[in-house]
Amino acid sequence: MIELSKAEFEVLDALWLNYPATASQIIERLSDDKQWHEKTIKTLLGRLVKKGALSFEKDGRQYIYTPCMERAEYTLKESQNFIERFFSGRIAPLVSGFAKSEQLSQQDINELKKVIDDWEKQQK
Amino acid sequence: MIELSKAEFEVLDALWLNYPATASQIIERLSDDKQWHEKTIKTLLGRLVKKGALSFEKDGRQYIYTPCMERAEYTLKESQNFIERFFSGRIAPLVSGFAKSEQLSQQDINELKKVIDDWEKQQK
DNA sequence: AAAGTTTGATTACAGGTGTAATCTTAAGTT
DNA sequence: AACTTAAGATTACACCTGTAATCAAACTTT
Repeated sequence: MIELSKAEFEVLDALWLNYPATASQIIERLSDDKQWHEKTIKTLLGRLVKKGALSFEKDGRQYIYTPCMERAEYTLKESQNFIERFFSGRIAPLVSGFAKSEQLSQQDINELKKVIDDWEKQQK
Repeated sequence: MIELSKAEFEVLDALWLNYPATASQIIERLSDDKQWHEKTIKTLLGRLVKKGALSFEKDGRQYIYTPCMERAEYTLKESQNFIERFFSGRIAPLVSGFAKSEQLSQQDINELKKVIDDWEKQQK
């Protein structure tokens, strides 16, 4: 699995919002939440390319970046990894931990029920 | 939140198995899964103490270590953090991702149902 | 054409991390 | 008491990360 740092992920996440995109578009998107210097973001883009998380095409002197994977694919792998490390690969203990500490809202419960429902339909 | 590295967490996790414990006991426990040098584990114990994740008492020339927090407490915080970063704080999308990629077993589903059930009872 | 601007490339640098080796010193052994 | 261990403390060192500044080249503007 490609290992991304926190900051690298946030840059990639800004690209996932809408791609392909240029560095300046990504910088623009990040400017709302982050106070990162433009240079910092460029560095992170370079590292993402080096790690194989992004590819780019040249357009004049600009690069037009595209993620090499989908967000869902990446977050799924990260989730598996996380759950493996902290909960021996089982997902229920994670949810259970949230429940016990009153971190679950009725909306969360409804959404979870729907996920279960859909899963069961899928199994026919 | 105390930030622990992967390796640090694994050492702490070995301590959580049964504590208080000495360095050599922890090293013994880790020897099954890891091929870490004894010195490496000692280094990690030192870093854990420095970060405030462990405390110790002296017993002759040995230290007897105790975690400064419970495993459930730590994993809950890590989970919140994880879910915040990747799923904007909502838990269902994580579970949904697993479901869509067929990572959920009937057992997982049953466990999740039980968590939901317990939660609902709790709300009376 | 010269000068300025903008883009990516290269360099910087401190603190964290994995992975130990070496040093000190107190405790155990003879 | 002298000698040997073994435990923790200190030091090492390369790679990763956050966070840019500087450099070089291409494009724009005058």
